[in-house]
Amino acid sequence: MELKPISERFVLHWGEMGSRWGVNRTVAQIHALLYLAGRPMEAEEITQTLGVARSNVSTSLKELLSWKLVRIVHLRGDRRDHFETSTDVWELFKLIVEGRRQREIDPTIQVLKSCLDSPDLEAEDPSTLTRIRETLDFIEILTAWADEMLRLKPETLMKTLGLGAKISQTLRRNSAD
Amino acid sequence: MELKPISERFVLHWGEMGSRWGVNRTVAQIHALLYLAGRPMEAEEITQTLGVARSNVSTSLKELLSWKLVRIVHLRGDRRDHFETSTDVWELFKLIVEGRRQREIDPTIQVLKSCLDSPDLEAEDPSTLTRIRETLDFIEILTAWADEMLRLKPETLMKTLGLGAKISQTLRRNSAD
DNA sequence: ATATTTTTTCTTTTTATTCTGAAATTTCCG
DNA sequence: CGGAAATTTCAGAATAAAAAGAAAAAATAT
Repeated sequence: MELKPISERFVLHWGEMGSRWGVNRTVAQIHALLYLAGRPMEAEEITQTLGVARSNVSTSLKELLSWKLVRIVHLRGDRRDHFETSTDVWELFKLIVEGRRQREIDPTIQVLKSCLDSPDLEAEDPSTLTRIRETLDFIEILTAWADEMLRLKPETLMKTLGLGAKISQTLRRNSAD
Repeated sequence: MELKPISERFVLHWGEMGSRWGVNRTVAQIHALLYLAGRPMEAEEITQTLGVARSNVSTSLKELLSWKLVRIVHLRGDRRDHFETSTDVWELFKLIVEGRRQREIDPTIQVLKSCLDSPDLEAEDPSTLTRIRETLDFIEILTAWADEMLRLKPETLMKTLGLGAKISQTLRRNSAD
């Protein structure tokens, strides 16, 4: 597939943004490509379209699969794996937040808890310990917020936050809970 | 200053987390150190404590200053710059979100707008353009949410989100708006 | 079963980032 | 003004991350 100018701009920019947020550029590009394509693509086609190594695509797809951002589908009469992602931005957002939470936030919470549950507690300045506790509290509260928000359907959330007027067709469309 | 075991664990972990979110490790470590210290420190002391090059500290502090996460203070009878950060987690969070918004979200919005305002529009698949538009809508709505949330004082936000019961001393303390 | 296609793994190369150390610059004190 | 202290800049070294390419493995067809 030959990328048209606007699609290319989108995909390349997404790759850049990925880098800035700690996501491998190729991983981000592949996801952007599948998102824009809106249809399953096989690895070789992705390889050609992005102009990267086949092995790189394989590795990156594995990562996207592990984050549940991409799934494998099969097309009739084609033995190759095809890959697709959701075109629902709200669903994608939820998956991304959930993934980062599991991979980064939860481990951080564990570290902070182990800090506050350490035998070396007396050695530390009490105000330091207070700040570590405040940090832990804050992160736990924040993840609780996030849980609440992600559970809501978008339009409920909009209303809750008093943004009713700004609700767009985009988010209004996909809602079932 | 010699880092005590728990502080060291915190600072090193914060550095790791920074890396995963696209923040230079030294930058994150310095911020963590100033946060735990809860007092102004001069660059040389930071250098010694973290065991990195003086120049690295200088560069990293400049970055933290540009993000408004750290400010310079002067101590009586000491001509050197001293650096301190807020110990208010909510305030820090707001500064971090605001910074990333300016540096990454706003430029992305510009790119998406320019995509949708391009002379090459006809060449693209209409469904692709729809998805780009949906992405733009989503990001704009999300930043509007974030603006709303960050404007609230923490306790109001808790109540709004129905998390009243979980509100902690941590966030209850610093509220004036 | 064997050959072919497809996918994955693994090592090497390349690229990008981070960090250092030396030199240059700035600040500010007597 | 000097001149010492403090800070910044910058070129190069070290490190880490990303990507490529070759080889192995797996899957599927004949």
